[in-house]
Amino acid sequence: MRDQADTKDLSVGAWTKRCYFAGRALMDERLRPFDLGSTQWYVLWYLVNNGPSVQRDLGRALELERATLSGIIATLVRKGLIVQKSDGGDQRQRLLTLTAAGEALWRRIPDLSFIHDAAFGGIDEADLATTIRVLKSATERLQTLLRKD
Amino acid sequence: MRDQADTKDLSVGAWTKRCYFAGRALMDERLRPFDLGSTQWYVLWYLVNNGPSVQRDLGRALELERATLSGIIATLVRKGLIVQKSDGGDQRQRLLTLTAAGEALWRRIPDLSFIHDAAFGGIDEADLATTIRVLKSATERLQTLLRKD
DNA sequence: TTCATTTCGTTCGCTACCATACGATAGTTG
DNA sequence: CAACTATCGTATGGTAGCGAACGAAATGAA
Repeated sequence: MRDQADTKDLSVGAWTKRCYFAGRALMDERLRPFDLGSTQWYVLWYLVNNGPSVQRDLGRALELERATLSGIIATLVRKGLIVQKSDGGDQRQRLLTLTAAGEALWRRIPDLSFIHDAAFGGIDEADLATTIRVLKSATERLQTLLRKD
Repeated sequence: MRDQADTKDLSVGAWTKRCYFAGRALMDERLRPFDLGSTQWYVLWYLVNNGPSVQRDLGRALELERATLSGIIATLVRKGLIVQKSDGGDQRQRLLTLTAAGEALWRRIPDLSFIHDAAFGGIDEADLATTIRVLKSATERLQTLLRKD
């Protein structure tokens, strides 16, 4: 909403979009040499920090739909970075595990926490707290609206 | 990043994502009976408020890449809601105009401004201002990083 | 005028995301 | 036990979004 559209009345919604996509784009930029997308990176990140996991937990943690996650996992499997094997337990679910190639790739990937620092690091603590509070309540209101309407 | 991932240290980035997707999902929910996506709605909204426009202006206003907008416009043309015709001026650009069907559809669509109101309406003005300021500076820092790195 | 550069839109190939429907397995209740 | 229900993952088909490459048209410089 730039140009002839009024820049002045950009809503918070517009800024959330900008902020989200800017962050994603920055991650994608950094990950491109490794042929990895930002969401793929999050999956690896989760497996590195939580060990072998089932798709259900991964989906809940990253807040992705089952169908979405299925596609992403298929991509990672195709790349040989993770494997799905069913352990002895629930036969519906498959355990996701990093392959040696996946672990090797992870070691080569730079730390992406600088993205968060770059975006919010130099901002006053009180401002940050306010922002989180506002976004949190906004999100919760929207999600309430979504659920029971 | 819920569940066994620590909920407590959810970053602003995580809330931005949630907030953005919650808003989009809510719009999509409302627009589904009309077989319209939220971004498609924004295109119609722009044309209603700005009259026949060229793709360039639309893209800048909605902050969409040319390639992205091309696809969206193709969809809307296929649905018969808008048409592309080249006026006498610059032969590279096409003028986008609502069809009668497009205008008729627009009249049937409910006002979606309530989404913004529901999300941010009841929040203290000072908080809102702070939030916008923080998100704005965060975005600008990220985009600066993206451009020259 | 000619040539180089820029701009506008399209096309292609890809990831991400969701809704829907489906099959298979688990759990529950009669 | 059988039948119902819930859950997990997959497959399909659609929109959204971007990068890269392209042709066409406009613009600027030699």
